[in-house]
Amino acid sequence: MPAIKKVPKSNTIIQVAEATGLSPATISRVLNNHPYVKEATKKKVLEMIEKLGYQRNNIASGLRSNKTRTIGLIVPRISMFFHAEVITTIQNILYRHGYNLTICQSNDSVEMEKDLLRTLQATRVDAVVAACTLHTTDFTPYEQLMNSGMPVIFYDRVPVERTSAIVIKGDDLQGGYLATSHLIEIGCKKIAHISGPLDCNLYQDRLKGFYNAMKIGNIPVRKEWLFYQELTKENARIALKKIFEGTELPDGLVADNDTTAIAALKFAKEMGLKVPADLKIVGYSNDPRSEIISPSITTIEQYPTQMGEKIVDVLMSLLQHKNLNQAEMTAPVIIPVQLIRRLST
Amino acid sequence: MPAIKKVPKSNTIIQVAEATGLSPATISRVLNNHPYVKEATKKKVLEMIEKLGYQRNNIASGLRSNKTRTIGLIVPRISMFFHAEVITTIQNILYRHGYNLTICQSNDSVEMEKDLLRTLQATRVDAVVAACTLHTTDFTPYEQLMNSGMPVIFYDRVPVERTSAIVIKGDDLQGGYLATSHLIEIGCKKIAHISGPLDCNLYQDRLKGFYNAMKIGNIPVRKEWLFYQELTKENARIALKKIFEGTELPDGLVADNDTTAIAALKFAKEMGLKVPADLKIVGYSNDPRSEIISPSITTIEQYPTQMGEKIVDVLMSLLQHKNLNQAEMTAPVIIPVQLIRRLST
DNA sequence: CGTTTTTATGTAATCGTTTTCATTCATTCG
DNA sequence: CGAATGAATGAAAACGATTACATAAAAACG
Repeated sequence: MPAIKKVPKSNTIIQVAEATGLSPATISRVLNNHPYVKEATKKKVLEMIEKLGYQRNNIASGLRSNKTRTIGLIVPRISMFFHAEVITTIQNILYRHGYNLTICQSNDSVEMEKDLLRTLQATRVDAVVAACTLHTTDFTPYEQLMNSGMPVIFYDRVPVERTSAIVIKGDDLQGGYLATSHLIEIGCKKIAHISGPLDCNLYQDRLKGFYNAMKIGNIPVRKEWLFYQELTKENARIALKKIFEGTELPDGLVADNDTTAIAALKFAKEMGLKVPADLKIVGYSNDPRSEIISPSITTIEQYPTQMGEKIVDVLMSLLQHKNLNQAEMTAPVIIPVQLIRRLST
Repeated sequence: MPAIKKVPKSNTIIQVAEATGLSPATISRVLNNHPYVKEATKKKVLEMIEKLGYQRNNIASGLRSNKTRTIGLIVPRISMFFHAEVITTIQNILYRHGYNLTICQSNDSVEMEKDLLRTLQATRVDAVVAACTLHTTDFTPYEQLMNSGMPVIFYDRVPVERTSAIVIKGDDLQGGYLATSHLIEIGCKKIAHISGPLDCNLYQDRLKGFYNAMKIGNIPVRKEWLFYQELTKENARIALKKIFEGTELPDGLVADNDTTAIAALKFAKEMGLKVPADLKIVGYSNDPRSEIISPSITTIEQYPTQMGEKIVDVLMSLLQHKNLNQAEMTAPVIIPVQLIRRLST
């Protein structure tokens, strides 16, 4: 025997209106805290809402008011520690402001990123926050979105040379500098550097910082110890192998993320080198793993929480007075970084 | 001088209709791949859409069709490795099916969880996927949602004794058993166990598995070596301290997550114990950190990817034939687990 | 007290789709 | 060939809120 289909006709503002003997408009006003509604009616309405278990339909509301109170977020992958932290912060603060977050992962695919932007536009989110893919060089999809009036905030991985975009990023220049000059200070003379692909602002800046430090320290940069690659464990091993094939070995390594630093540490151990005695290693991001491995790895802290807070800050002021032209906020916000010294150096 | 406000009137189906000399209905049909539309018109419409840069308004569409093609996900925190993996899998597969995902974090707060459920209902997501908080014992918020007709799938942390809910979970009973019996097999006689709070099905089951193994191995369970607590680093240290205050020390430890196992490993080292010689440790979840620490930690793999795939599987079949009563899918889906042996045992 | 202002509510248009129903045109068939 | 079927489109009514405008009631004011 088929179960009786309970069709719980989702109730609407109109049901509430009828039940209270008021008009839908008044109900809506109560829902939106409109000032012109008598305290008594407000109470009556709220009670009835409670009683009927009425739940506002955000879709209908969004259609009419053109506000979804939802922010779209694009991120390469949520499993990266740094991004996970940023997201968590953003979400928790947005929640307090009554906003929702739709989190999308691009998997570092430019194609998918483009697609996600389309979807977010179709979904009419109130704004988009994005950390680009490693390979995003063509920003026209973002520009189209912005031209259609959508506020867009870039963070961490941001467009290079796009002055009109709102940008919140870490101080990668300083980060690269700190990591390198730290190695120099503690006596390294032969420093290798595994960088990410130079399409991405992060690695451009960190590399610049590296060069700055090397110059100041008066240490020559050896091209054969310089790598530009996606910073995976596997790629790290390949680079390390190449380095170890040479006649001379470096005494310091700047790795542009902790995954690479960890892989390097392992590899060095396998080759019978002592870290830090024979080789000193600096990573980047302060991934939890970098603290746990032994020896623990010196790395650059990026303060993701602070970045998340700043993002919501800017976001909210953007949403409050939309009249304020997006292009006016032209100076990128830079979040400071810090070197965390551990046992690998 | 204020910049000229470009008001890019977001174009609609009606603009496309006018531009092509067709009716809005036909445009809509093209958009939805309705069979009754001539190939030629379809082409014409698609070209015009391209030309105008028209982008469907999902809000309006959702209001009329009562389908948002968005799934709501509630998760304690996305930074937990296991959940991050599950989410990533779900999102990538859903994307292929043309669905969006709204990810919400409860921060393990029952209050927030309740709130999020309300919001997801208001947002009219097509379904909800949830891993409960550690302390969710009252499921009425979920039940209300389900009664309103919303499909709900629980995973990992699921309601206990709620036969009518759709449940997808790991084999925690087996996991607890495997961890414990492994210690017994390799010679442990005195086994401690740091469990999570028993409100949560996960720890109930793992504990049961623990007891089963102890019984079969004919090893007495010592209450003073049994802890039920939120599985943080700090709590782990407190428990360990208590254990080490005793006259006798265990030779094996079953930790219900890797964070606890890692903390225990550190603590043991500090106390001058050798792992695994003096103390053997098993963790749970196969967190990346467990492989990296030395000695690497034996742990239980939960196959989050597989779980994610299964979740979408069930979800899709649920959304396809909604007539199929949710209550009919009564048997929980159990994802197998596996012991990963490493150097800590 | 009549007039103006402010507060409180109602009426009805509106947001941009989808979808039912009707209509037209072409095709098939007895 | 007329009727019946089916394919292709259009007209218009939804969906459930918000909000501009209108109106009524209450308060303020000279």
